[in-house]
Amino acid sequence: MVAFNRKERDKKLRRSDILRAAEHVFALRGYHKATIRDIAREAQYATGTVYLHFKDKDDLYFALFENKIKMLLSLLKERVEREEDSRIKLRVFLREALDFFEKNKDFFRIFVYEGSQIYTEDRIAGSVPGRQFKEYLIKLVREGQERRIIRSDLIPGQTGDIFFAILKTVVIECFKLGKGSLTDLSDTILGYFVDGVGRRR
Amino acid sequence: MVAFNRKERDKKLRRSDILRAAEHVFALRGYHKATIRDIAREAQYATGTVYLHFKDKDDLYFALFENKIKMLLSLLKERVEREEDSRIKLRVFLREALDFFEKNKDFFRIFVYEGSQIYTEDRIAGSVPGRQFKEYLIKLVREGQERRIIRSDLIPGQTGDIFFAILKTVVIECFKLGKGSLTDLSDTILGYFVDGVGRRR
DNA sequence: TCGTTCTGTGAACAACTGTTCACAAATAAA
DNA sequence: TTTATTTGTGAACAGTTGTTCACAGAACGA
Repeated sequence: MVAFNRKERDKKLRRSDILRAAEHVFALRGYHKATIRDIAREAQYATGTVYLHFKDKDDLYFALFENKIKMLLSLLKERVEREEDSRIKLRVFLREALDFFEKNKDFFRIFVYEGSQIYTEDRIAGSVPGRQFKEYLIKLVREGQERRIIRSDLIPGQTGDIFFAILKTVVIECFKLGKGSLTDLSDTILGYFVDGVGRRR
Repeated sequence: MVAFNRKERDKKLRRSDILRAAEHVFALRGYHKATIRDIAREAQYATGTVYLHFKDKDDLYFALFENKIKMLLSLLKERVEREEDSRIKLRVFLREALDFFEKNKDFFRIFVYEGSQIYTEDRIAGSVPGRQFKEYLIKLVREGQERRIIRSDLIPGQTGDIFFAILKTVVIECFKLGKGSLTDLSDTILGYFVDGVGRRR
């Protein structure tokens, strides 16, 4: 195949072409079964071209991760910080995150199914956006505690993890059932997180 | 190396030798990076021997999974069914599960870090023990609802998933921090699950 | 003890895939 | 138009690893 005119697509665009293709292929096959060949073909480039834009397979993978987490985080911060009430902050966080995952199903698959793989784990959690994400969760929990929304005997890190775990669990289930919109799940999640499953006393 | 006398170890024992070794190596390196050679060496057999007991790498991997889940499930059922009170059933479930994970750290690593991998997921969830495990969770939730411990507006499948997600999250965190005993975490988990993070009203 | 059967061995095979690189095409400069 | 530079190409390379199989040793029955 011959490289046709792509002058209108500058370097950044080509890079994001490949990232988009990678997102799709990684989501479909998983990290190990996804081949550079697959990704290149999906992006309509030759195999070698990928290596003009990314150092190696790992570099591509983690670039994808960091990119998306950075996007999600900045989006969340922007929307959530508009609110004052802690309870509403949590709800807005959920709404925006759900919306983001709905628009980025492929990434969500990668994030959930692969994001906790042994060798991946530390690199993701240890990356700058990964840490920032976790820090932000902790900050929200702390705020909730100060404003008397969240019990003050809870460890913020743990509580943040559980918040996100519930979010992930509900989204996974929803995707499995093939249900459409995630948007209206925020109250369900808040219910589990804030009120628990017990009956009111 | 020459095969020395192993007449005292019958076929089942040899099979479980390999399973034990596999558990360790899979936990250490993850499914893809674990090689049959590694596993055979760990079990003190030659490479080919593994294939006398398991069809292929996948077969070995899923045999390991099913084995352990079956063990955990029968253990849980035995202990939990002794109790009458739904609240106590949940606590006993947690205690036993935590104890099991503490004694089977390697398996827990595989279960959590690799168990949700794309190609693994369906096969685990779809396996007989996998389905039975999920069914049992659902049964517990339903019972909790009948006994007025758990809100009746919640979907049992979803609620069961969240119960287990919270359990996993707390155990992961505990392992990361390198803390010792998991046993006393059951109340923490019950707190998150039953009462939620909100303040009492 | 001898022969038959079962089991373990590990070198060899085959397939796969990340990565490179000599070459070609496209673009920009002259 | 001609030359230089940048970018894309995909066949070839190299390393890895799941799997097989011809052989050898152990176990067992007679």
